[in-house]
Amino acid sequence: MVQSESAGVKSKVDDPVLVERRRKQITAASIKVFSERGYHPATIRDIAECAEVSIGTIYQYFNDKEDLLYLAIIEIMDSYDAHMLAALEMTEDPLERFYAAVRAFCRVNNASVDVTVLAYRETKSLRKERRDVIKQKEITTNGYIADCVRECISAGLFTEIDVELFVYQIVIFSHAWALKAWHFAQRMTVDEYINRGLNLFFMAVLTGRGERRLAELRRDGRIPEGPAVKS
Amino acid sequence: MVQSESAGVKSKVDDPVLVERRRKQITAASIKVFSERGYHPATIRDIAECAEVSIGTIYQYFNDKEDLLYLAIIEIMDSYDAHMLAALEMTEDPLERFYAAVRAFCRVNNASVDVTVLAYRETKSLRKERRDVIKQKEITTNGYIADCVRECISAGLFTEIDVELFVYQIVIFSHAWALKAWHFAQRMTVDEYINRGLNLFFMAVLTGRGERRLAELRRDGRIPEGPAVKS
Amino acid sequence: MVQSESAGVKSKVDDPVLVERRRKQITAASIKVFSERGYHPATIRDIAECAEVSIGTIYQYFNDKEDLLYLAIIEIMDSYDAHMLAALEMTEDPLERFYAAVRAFCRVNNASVDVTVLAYRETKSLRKERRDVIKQKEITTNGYIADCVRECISAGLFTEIDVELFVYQIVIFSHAWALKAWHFAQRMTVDEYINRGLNLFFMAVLTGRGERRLAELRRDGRIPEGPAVKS
Amino acid sequence: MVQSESAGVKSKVDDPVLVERRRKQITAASIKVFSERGYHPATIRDIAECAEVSIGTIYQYFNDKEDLLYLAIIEIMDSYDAHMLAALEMTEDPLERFYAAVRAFCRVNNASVDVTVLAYRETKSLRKERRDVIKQKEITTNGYIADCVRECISAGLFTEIDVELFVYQIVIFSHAWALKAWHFAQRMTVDEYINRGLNLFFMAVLTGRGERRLAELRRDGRIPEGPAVKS
DNA sequence: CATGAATGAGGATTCATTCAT
DNA sequence: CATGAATGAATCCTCATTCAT
Repeated sequence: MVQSESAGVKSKVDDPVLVERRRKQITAASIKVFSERGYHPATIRDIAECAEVSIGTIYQYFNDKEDLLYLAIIEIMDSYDAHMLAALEMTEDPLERFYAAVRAFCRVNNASVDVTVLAYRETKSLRKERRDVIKQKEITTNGYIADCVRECISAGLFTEIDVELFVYQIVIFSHAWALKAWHFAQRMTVDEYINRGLNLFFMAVLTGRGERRLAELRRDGRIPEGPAVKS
Repeated sequence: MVQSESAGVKSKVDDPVLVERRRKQITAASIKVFSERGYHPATIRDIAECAEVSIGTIYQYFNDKEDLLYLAIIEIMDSYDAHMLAALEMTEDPLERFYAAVRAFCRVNNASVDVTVLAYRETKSLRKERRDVIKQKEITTNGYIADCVRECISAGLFTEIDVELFVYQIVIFSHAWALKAWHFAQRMTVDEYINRGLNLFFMAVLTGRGERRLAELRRDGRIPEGPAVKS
Repeated sequence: MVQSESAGVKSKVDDPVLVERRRKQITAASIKVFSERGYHPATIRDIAECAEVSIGTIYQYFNDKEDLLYLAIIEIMDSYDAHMLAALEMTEDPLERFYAAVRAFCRVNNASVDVTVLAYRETKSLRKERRDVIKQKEITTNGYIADCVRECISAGLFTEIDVELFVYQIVIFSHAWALKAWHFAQRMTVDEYINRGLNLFFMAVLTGRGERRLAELRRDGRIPEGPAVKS
Repeated sequence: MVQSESAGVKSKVDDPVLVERRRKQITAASIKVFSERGYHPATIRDIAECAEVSIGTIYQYFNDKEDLLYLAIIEIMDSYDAHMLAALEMTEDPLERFYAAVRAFCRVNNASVDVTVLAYRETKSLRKERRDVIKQKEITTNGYIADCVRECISAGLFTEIDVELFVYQIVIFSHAWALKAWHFAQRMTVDEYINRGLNLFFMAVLTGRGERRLAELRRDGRIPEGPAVKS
């Protein structure tokens, strides 16, 4: 009866191509509906309509509502991961890579605030085992930033800071854009947010060499100017 | 028929003393149950049992389930506010007040991680009008930190930084302890977290005078030593 | 414990004067509230508020919600009965008494349409035994009209008609004003309704002598003119 | 999501044949249960059991309990309407048609006294908009009788009476059989009731020609003999 | 494979009634 | 006697899930 599975979610349908296609379609709908209404208030019927499939079809590819949430969050995390990886491939320069990673993360959060908030709010609705999978993904993504930071330290651009905590501060700074969108969005754009925010972090961590490198990158337009300080 | 109300939640019971007492009792149970199980999965029966009252009694003091969540979150926010105010009264020194505010905030988040997360996750489950009340409370509380920061700048201890964003970074740093408790709690204590985290912020914003003042306060044991830098 | 009763409704209170007063007060409220909202949708709380007593007090004088309805309907029937009796006392003339009885009945129905409808709708909500008491009251009241009709026949004013059915037709004609108030009220006044309606009945039952007597009474203004016939 | 509707009641099910069948089945059960227990005391579970479907199924075809009542009353009114139309098709003779209409109406009321009373009692439980639809149906049905009466007048069988009021008296006379069934049913049959009752109306409205026509119809057995007059 | 009708357990909410003060 | 807070059974309605077609 149970014939296929991915990420631990079993499907009643054999054909892997079909499974792939249907799951993508339904997961996209799940993300949309859960983001708009929240996990518990959203109904399977909502998702079926949004995905333009029948309720029965959903149960051919997912076992229960939690599966929908699980694959939705997985999808979100993977997409964020992919965005960061893509951004990091653009350059070899450590400082620029650090900047690119942070910007990619903020921007993807910005592109779909509701979706980011969904992952934040509803991960707790998953059973522990799956919550741990999600956490692991988060750690992996955070690792990209940690790598950048360590590269910057190795290159003598950052002081010998507390990497672990610094990375989390960066991560949370990025999430905050989405979590507090109601506050920020009407005061500035994401890019402004990034520049103003990173400015503070740079002040904290840049070495003299780091400062000079930043100045160069800014002069070349590879990193935007920091904002005029406001009090 | 409706005879009493507070924060816009009407009660069917007259006696304000009783209303106060019952509401406190039931709100405490709401906070507990909602924190543990989440707003939607929690049932009124759960809360009634936790509060050791009947279901009917809950509906004497609250109109519906959303009222329970609303007063629960109000209570949480007010308690956080009170903690910060209390901490700020302990000293006049700007830098020490800044430190005290941040520490109070982190500690209260730490004391009840689930509760903090509840406020984060479920504010969205309130109707817009009430969500706005909560946001206003958040802004008020953040204002205390902003005041501290501005005092520090006036006193020449902090550079002329971007107050608005800096405050949010501090706030989010504090919340992060709760939001990412699964990560941090097994690696360090709150106080360690505070010291290690603030160290970064201090590096970013302290003037020369600020650094000297911090050194004094550390020497006097009024602010703990910063952590040895780890990479 | 149970110390007093009337119409089979027991009271927990001794003092008969007080019982009388409270019952009158609460029954008046019951009639009002039940008329407006219907028996089932109305709540004891509604009635307590309307009567300006506490819920507890109601239960001192009534055993349950059905008691309230029962005494309310009794009160309504008795009031209707009294109105008819009063009207009948005004004259000795058989035809005039017949007219007076019908008019009194229609007018009292008109004065409180909702209340009449209440008795109609909700008598079925009483248990059989009590329903029978109400029916008995109805029969008594109808008896007044039957007496008038028989007087008119004896006096040679009405033909030897089917009294039983004729009386019911008159009764129903009277009730109809209330039951179909939504239709009639915007087309005519009660008095018009009475005149137009009785005209038909008179045509059916008056003897030659009856017609002459009616003409006299109309001339003397003791019975209004019949309406001009409309098609 | 909402895919089908009739009379303003939406269904969650698509297939119109199925909707038709299920609605008929559930409405029949509603009529039965509401008639026996009354609208408010009846529970959805009662109706589900009576209709031999699950509670959930009821909510696939109806939105709430009021929908059940609404369609039940519509069904009743339509059935009465159909019965009258069928009776009217049997003959062309105006007087016979008048008689047939009244008899059909009384008989259908007799066939289901509880149901007639249900429509009377519970129409008020519908929201105004729907109450108006029911009233409109009532007016339509009454129109059939009005037409008969006008035909009789045109044919010189009835005097130039007050049609509007006369029709209502006929209608109410018909309803009265059901409303006062507790009184009449043990004293006579419906057909007796009709004959005795109409006799009075005939006395009121027949012209000389009308009387002769009635005599003919009675002689031919097309209208039963009037009852011997009792006092 | 796809569908969507059927199911019924579960949850929020109401309100008649009681009883301690 | 009067009060009204407390109670919890009872009810409406929802929605995840199943399964026959």
